[in-house]
Amino acid sequence: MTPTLKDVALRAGVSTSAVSRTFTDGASVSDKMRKKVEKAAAELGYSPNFIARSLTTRRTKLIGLVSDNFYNPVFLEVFDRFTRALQDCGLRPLLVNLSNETDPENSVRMLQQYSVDGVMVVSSTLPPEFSKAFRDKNIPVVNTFGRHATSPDVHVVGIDNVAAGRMAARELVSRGYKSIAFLGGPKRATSTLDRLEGFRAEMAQHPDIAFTYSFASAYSFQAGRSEILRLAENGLAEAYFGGDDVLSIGILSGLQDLGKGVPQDVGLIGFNNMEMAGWENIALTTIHQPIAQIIASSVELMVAMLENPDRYPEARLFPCHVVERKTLRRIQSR
Amino acid sequence: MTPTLKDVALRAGVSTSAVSRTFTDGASVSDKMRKKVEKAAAELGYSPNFIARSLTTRRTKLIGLVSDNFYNPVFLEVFDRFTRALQDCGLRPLLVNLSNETDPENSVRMLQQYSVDGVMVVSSTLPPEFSKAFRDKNIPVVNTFGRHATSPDVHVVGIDNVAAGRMAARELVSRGYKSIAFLGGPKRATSTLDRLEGFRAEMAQHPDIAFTYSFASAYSFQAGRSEILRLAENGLAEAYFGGDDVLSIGILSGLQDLGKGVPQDVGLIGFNNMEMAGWENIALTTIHQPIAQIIASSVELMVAMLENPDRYPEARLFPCHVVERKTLRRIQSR
DNA sequence: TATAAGGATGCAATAGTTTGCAAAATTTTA
DNA sequence: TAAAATTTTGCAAACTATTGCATCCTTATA
Repeated sequence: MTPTLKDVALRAGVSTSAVSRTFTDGASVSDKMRKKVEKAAAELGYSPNFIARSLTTRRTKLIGLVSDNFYNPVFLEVFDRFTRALQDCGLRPLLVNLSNETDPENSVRMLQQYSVDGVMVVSSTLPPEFSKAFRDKNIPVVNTFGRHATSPDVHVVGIDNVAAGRMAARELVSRGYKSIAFLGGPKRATSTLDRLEGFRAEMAQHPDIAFTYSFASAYSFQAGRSEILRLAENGLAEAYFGGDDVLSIGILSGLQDLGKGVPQDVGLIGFNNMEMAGWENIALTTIHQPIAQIIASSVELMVAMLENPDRYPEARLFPCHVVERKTLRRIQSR
Repeated sequence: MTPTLKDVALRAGVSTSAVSRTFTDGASVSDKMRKKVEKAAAELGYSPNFIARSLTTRRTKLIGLVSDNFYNPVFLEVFDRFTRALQDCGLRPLLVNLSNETDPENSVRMLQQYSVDGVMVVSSTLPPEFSKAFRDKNIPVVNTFGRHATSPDVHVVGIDNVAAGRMAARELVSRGYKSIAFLGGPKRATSTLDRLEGFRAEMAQHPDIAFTYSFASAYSFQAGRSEILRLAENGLAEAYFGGDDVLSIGILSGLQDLGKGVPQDVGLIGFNNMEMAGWENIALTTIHQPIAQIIASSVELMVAMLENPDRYPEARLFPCHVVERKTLRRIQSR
């Protein structure tokens, strides 16, 4: 059906090696030969089969892109950027949806069966062991948005969630709020835990300010909304740090229902700076996570690892910054 | 490194054929042999290499998942459902981001090089020729959310956009609005065009009602917002049909800025029923597109086509329905 | 012009699997 | 128990490419 190397060789009247060589760059072929082969190839509409090629080169240029989160709006940007960046390097993303499965074994086996060149684990909730399972099978892996450990087993690129938590607390404190709360994402998520740690550490510096915390059941609108409604029963804090932007928009909606004005009555700062946060009818003050850089860096790191698989594991952490909109105000000191 | 068929055969003291056969179901192997082989395989941690297998079986179980839209929130659900459905059938999605490139040639070549078993073109904006390019190369293709033609060249599954446009118009008319406008997505999108056609056809039945239309530059918040602000300069209609939900939320935001209450001053109906439309602080009345069924059906169709590639092209269209929330009211007839 | 050096080419082995065919082993039938 | 029928097994040839090695052809050097 589709023409093969042999067909081209036959038509051009040359050996298959010659054809192969004109399609692998860096190989030694004369101009005359190249012309002849290219002509025949064009006539037949031939292009080399990557799958067959991979058998001998041991490179499929397939990269497993595995994630357990398909419902958070940031992932639109994440998938868009990842696919483009990989494509630009001649790599192809094989998408894996973990859905509920958190046992790495199946994913590892499956990706091994497809001989992927590497795997990008894209998740801020999966435990580090997940990524490690790939490394243990000698599959290059980078954990994007992963947890930064002091001595990492695998490459991690993302942000310092502890620092981010501290940044949020500092922002609220500097505004003059006297009662501040952390309303995080799910308790199991490593990102939640780390941000709480930083947040708490900063609050410890300010014993005069009331500090409480709680967790929503997911990084979702409804989870944020119902959690704030629940909290309201025992009185609200002056300002909240929401686990992420969707969660925070849920909080916003709950506060609205409670007749609380934002920022007049309650302050709110989100996380991620996803597109919706900038919508004029939301205008959420939030902390920006530099997704573009994180992904560019992840892919760059992957490419480097394909060159040298034994590269020493490193953590690449990018700084966040707060982007001010309209959900926080400055409290006058009495 | 990773064990191969040969390694297992050696360790089990049998031929490679025997090993191959115990890993392909339906093949003839005695129990004794199977036991022996499975033992050896388990000890070595062997599992068959799909890539090598595909060379002889001519089946990679790879499915190209190609889209030109990574920034619309519906696509979160779309990607989630697609990947899961494909995985459940033992198929693997190879993600292709068209970004700006609309020439099918490159995509066709690339997917051919990876010997994909089929491709799903997921887009409501790409012209039918795009999908056709795959069919012309004998690659099974289904165009999800594609344009329904009376005599389709390729399988299409989605909705009848003309009918959906009519449905929107009918809803607004039945509410008693006397001046109605269509504020669609980009003019090039086939979905926009078809919905306009239906909308206009319905409005033609009601010459007493004022009807206007215009297009936003994209299916996005800002596009909707700026378009409604522009339109306001020459006076607004009583009710709008927004190209999709994000676009409509942009319209909502614009109207808010203009000091117009929704639904008191202006009515609005969106399209898609994406998650955000249901958020309490948005509460957008909209038309639901049955994404779950569309995707399940697309994958089912793909699987059927892998069995029988010469299947006659069909269009599978699912009915939409309006879901009422809070952006439309009933006008009292004087 | 003869020789050395280097580039271009083809042969054949290889990558990891499946599969048609024939031989061997087992089971069924008489 | 022997012959026939059936199942199981292994050999070897695919599938589509790459690549080390040896050979052949050019071009450069003296």
